[in-house]
Amino acid sequence: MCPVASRCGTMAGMSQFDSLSLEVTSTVDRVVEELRRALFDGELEAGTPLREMAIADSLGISRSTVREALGVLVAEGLAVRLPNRGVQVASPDPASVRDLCRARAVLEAAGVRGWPAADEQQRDAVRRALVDYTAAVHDGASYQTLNERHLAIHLSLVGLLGSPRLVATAETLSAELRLALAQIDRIRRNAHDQAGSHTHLLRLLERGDVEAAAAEIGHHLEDAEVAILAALAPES
Amino acid sequence: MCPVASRCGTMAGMSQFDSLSLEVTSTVDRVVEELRRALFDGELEAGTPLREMAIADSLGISRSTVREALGVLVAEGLAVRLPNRGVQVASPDPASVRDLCRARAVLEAAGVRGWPAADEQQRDAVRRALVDYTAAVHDGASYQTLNERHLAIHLSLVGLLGSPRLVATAETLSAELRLALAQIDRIRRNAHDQAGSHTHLLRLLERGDVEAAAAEIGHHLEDAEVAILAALAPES
DNA sequence: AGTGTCGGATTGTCCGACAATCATGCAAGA
DNA sequence: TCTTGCATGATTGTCGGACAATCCGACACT
Repeated sequence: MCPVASRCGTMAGMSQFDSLSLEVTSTVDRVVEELRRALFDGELEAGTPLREMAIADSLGISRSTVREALGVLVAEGLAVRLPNRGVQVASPDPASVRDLCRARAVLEAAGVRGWPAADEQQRDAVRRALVDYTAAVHDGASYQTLNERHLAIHLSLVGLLGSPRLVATAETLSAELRLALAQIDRIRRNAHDQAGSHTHLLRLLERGDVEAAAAEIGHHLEDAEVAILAALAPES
Repeated sequence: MCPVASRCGTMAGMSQFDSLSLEVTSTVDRVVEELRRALFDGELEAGTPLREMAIADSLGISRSTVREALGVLVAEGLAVRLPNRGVQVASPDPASVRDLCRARAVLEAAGVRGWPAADEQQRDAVRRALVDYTAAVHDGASYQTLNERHLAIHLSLVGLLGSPRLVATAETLSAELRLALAQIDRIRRNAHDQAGSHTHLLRLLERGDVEAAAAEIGHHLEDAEVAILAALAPES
C-alpha cells in the first residue's frame, strides 16, 4: 500500500519513465487561461464587469464553471468581486501600483542579495532570461513578448532565493503589474533603455558586488513606479 | 452618474458616517472559516480527504458551495487537489517546511530592516503584539492562543514594510505553518524560551541596531525550522 | 507476477430553478 | 426642486438533481 502521501510508488520506482508526464487540464483551467490572456492583451478595460452568463454563453460552457474560474481570477488579484454585484476587471489605482512595486522591490532585492549563495542553475536562469529579453528587444518583438520577457528577468531574480512560494507570490505580483501595464499602452518607449539597466545589473552580480546590485534593482523599480504612476495619472 | 470605479459617491461624501461599515458574509466565507478552524485545531489529520458530499451533508449546504470553499482552501495552500481524486488536507513534507521558514525569513528580515523607515503606528503594532504574546504566556493561555499570538508577532514584523500584499502573503505563509504546527502537538515546550528571543529582538530594534535584529530573526527562524523538522521526522 | 474486467465511489461539469440583492427609472409627496 | 417610495428588470448566491469520466479496489484469468 502507498505509505503516506501524494503519488503511490515514487520511492522505489526510479524507472526509465521518469521523464514522462501528462498535463491534466480541466475546463476551469482553460477558462482561466483564456481570461488571463484577454486581460493581459488589454482586451478588457479596467472596471469592465465580467458577467457570468455572458462568458458562459460566449464560451459555450456552464455558469458554474465560469464562476469557479472567476474565483481564481479574484484570488490572483486580477479581478475584484463586489458582493452581489459580480466580478469586474481590477482597476490599477496608484496605491496598488505603489504597493506592487515596493513588494517586488523587497523580493527582488532579497533575490540579488542571495546571488552568491544561489544555485548555479538559478544563476544561469537569470543569464538566460536577460539574453532572451535582449534578443527580443533586438528583433523588435511584439509588445506582449517584450513585456513577458522583461517580467521574466525580474522573476528569475526572485528565483535566486530557491523558494517556490516566494516565486509564486512574485508571479502573482507580476501578473497584477502586467494587467496594469496592459491598461497603459505607452510603456513600450521605456523598453529599450531598460535593457541597459538589466545588463548593468547582471554585470554587478557577476562581479560579486551584491549590494550595488540591490541598490540598482531598487532604483530600477522606483523608476518603473514613477513611470507607471505618471502614465496612470492623466486619466483619473 | 458615478464616474469610474468601485462605489458611487465616495468622492464628495465625507459625511459623518464614515466610521460605519457592514460586513457582508457569504455562505462560502463561513464554510471556509469553519474548515480553516477545524484544520488549525488539528481536527483533521494530514492527508484526510475532504469529500464534497460529506461536508455538504454535514453542514446542510449544497455541493457547489462546498466546492467553492474547497477551492479557496486549495488556493491558500492548506489543502491540495488531486485531479479527479478530490481535495485533501495538505501534508507538511520537510521541503515545504523548509520553504515556509525561508520565505518567512526573507519577509521578516526585510521587515525589521524597515523598522527605522516604518510608520510609528506599525512599530507600535509590533510592541503590542509582543505584549499580548507575553501576557498569554504568563497567563498560561491555551495552545491555540499562544500559537496565534506568536504568529501575530511575526506578522507585525512584515507589517513594518507597509505593504498590504506582502502582509497578505505572510498571512498565507503563517496559515500554512500553523497547519503544520497543528499536526505536531508538542511544540508547546518551545513557547516560553521564544518569548525571551522576541523581547531581545524588540530591544535591538528600539536601540536601532537593525542588522543585529535581522540576524536575530534569521536565527530564530532557523531554530524553528530545525525544531519543526525534528518533530516531523519520526513519523515518516 | 502480471494483466483484463467489473462495481462502487467520487469528481467535473452541466442544467434548471429560486430568493435576495442591486440598478434604474418613474411616480408621489415635501 | 429635492427627496422618498415603489415597480421593474438584471444579476448574483445558492440550491438540487443529473450525467459521463475517472479512479479505486477486488477479483478472475494467464
